[in-house]
Order: sequence, then C-alpha cells, then structure tokens
Amino acid sequence: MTDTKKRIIESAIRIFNEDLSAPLQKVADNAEVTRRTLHRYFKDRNELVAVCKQAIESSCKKAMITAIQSSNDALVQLERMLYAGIDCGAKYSVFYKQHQSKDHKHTHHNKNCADYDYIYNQFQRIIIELQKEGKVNPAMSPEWIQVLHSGIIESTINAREITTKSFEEIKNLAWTSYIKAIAP
Amino acid sequence: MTDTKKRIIESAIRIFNEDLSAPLQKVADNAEVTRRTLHRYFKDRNELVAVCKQAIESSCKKAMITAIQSSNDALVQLERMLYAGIDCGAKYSVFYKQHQSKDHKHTHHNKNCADYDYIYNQFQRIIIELQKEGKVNPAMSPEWIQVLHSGIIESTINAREITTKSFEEIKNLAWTSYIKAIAP
DNA sequence: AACAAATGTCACACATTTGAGAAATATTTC
DNA sequence: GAAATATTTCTCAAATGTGTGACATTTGTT
Repeated sequence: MTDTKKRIIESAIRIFNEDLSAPLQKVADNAEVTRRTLHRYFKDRNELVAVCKQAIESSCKKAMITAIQSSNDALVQLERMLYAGIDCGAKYSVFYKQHQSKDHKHTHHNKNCADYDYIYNQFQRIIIELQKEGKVNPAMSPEWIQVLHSGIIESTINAREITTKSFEEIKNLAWTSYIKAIAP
Repeated sequence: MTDTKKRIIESAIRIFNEDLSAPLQKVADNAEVTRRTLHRYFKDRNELVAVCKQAIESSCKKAMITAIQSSNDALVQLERMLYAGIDCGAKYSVFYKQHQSKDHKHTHHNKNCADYDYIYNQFQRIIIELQKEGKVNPAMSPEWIQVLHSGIIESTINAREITTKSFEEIKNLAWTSYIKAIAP
C-alpha cells in the first residue's frame, strides 16, 4: 500500500470518527492531498468508509490477539489488553462499537466476527480465571467489566489530550484505577 | 415549548451526537416529523445546533448543581454527581466535550463557562476534601479523576444498552467500581 | 359543524458535495 | 535527463442537501 493511501485512511478514520458525514474535502485536507487524489485511491465514499472499518478491524484485532498471546498469566494478559486498547486510540472505540451496535448483524461465519468472538471469549475467560483466583470481584459480571474496560480506555485517550502528564504515567494511572475498580 | 419542538431537539441531540453533519432529514425522521415542520421551528441548521447545545448546557448544569447542593457530605456529593451524569445520558459527554475541546474559547465572562467552572471547581474541591479525609487516593490528580468520572458515565450508558440488568443495578456497579478505583 | 392551529405534501431555487475527465506539473526511478 | 508514475489544477455534470412558498390535510376546541 502506498504512503498516500495509508495517510488518507488514517485521516479518514480520524475525521469520520467524530463526524461520519463530514465532506471528503475535510479528509483530503487532513491527509494533505487534493480531493482528486483521494478519488483516485477510493472509488467513492462508501469504499473509503469500508476500507477504514477494515483497517480498524485488523489493527485492533492484531494488537488484542498479540496481547492475549504474550503471556500465560491472566493478570498480565488483562493489563496488556488494556494497553493495547489504549495504543489503538480512537480506533478501539470504533472497533468496539462496530460489534456492539444494534444494526450490526453478528454472525460467526463472518471472519471479522469470528475473530471478535475469539477476543471476547478470551476476555471472558481471563475475567473468570481472575475471579477464581480471588483477584477480581466475583459480583461483577464479565459484561460489566468489559464496558468498564472500554470506558477506561476512552478516559485514558481523553486524559492524554488535556493533561501534561507523560503517556506512560497516564497508562499506569489507567491500569491502577482499573484493577482496583474490579478488585474483590 | 411545544411537544414537537422538544422532540426535534431530543432527536437532534441524539443524531448530531454521533454525526454532526448528518442531514436534517435524519433528524426529522428520528423525531417523526417532516423536514418542513422542522424548518418551521428552526430557521436553519445553525439555529438547531445552537439550541441543542443550549439545551444540553442547561439540563446538565441543572442536574450537576442540584447534585452538588443536595448534601454537605463530599462523598454523597460525588456519588450524586455520578448519577446525575448517568441520568443525563449522551448529553453529558457532549457537555463535557464542549468545554474540553481545543477550539472552544473558554472565558469566564461567558455565562455557560462560568457555570462550568463552578461545577469543575466544586468537583475539584470534593476530590481534594476526600483526599484529606483519606477516602481518595492522594496520588491521583483531580484531572485524572475527572476524565475517569466521565469514562465511567460513558461505560454505564453503554452497559444500559447491552445488558439485561436493571438501570439501578448498573448504576450501583458504576459507583462501586468508581469509588474503588479512586480509593487510597 | 365551524374554526384555528399544527402538520404534511409538493414544487422550486439555490448551495454544497460528489465523482470523474483532460491536461499541466511535480516527483520518483532507472 | 528521460521515462514512468503520482499529484495537482481546472473543469463540469450529476446527486444530494437546504430553506421556503402555496396549499391540502389533520387535529383539537368550542
């Protein structure tokens, strides 16, 4: 993939994330290309949106799966999944919403959904394991912990924009808050 | 204010919240009126957006200030501020973002900003007081706790859409998680 | 039933956005 | 530095969105 194409996709994700109907001119401006160039890479708006979704899908999935497979210790896995989500930034919330939204037809046949299910199941397994080990409050359902997880990620991304703290510091705050929130 | 006007504003907040450039037809559809009716109540798009912002401002502000003034106990104040945010739903995040965003020119002369400052200062005061009382981790800055606060609110709103739990149950989960996250 | 107010239908002018062709210009590659 | 490739500029037509006037229909009130 060319550099320009990547830049356009990154810009599109940024722009569409906060305004799905934003004019393509805005995306082009952000990517520092002309609208004409944008149209040479993408047949039309729909194609661009689809490519963005796919890009989000694959980059988040990759980061999440890497996090899960990086350790056998459930606590470490959870921590790395949090950091992976934070590193994906705005993409993570889109990714998460894509599979949660009501109009999304979820099916295991779809490769994307199958991968999402894998990640989701692993997340559940991690939580249940930590509950057994007495490290996570058994009164909290994995469902709640999952929405909390994504809420903490959003907080961290917001914090990054408004505070003067270093990224590492904020990440640590995030993990500390999270693990204490779900502790027994 | 007529019922129709209110309904249009509510719909506009919902729609614009996730897509600021959405066509007015979408807002009209959501409010179950024709675009013509929408235009009878609002001169143009700008006016509708402005009214939405104002509606968000005043309803969130009111809820927050009520929460603060409902008790003298800092812990109770914090808890009620959380619930107030949750009850405001999607409006809360818009309200919060409105005053955080970079292009927002914040000035104390603006009545809205002055009220926001009041709420923000009260929040800070509450946190510092709780830190003195040993109920909140002194290593966590009020800034971080504030982004966490809004993250928990977002989580709760998401949780409401996907779980079968009652609203009260989710709110309790939210408060439990929150207070434990920031405990010393 | 008569009436007023609110809403809907249709038509229209106008503005913005979209997508693409053709030629000029810039950039990379050999 | 010539050829190949990528990008910009300018142009334009089609599609979509916006705001409004004239009039029909519905709804609620007396």
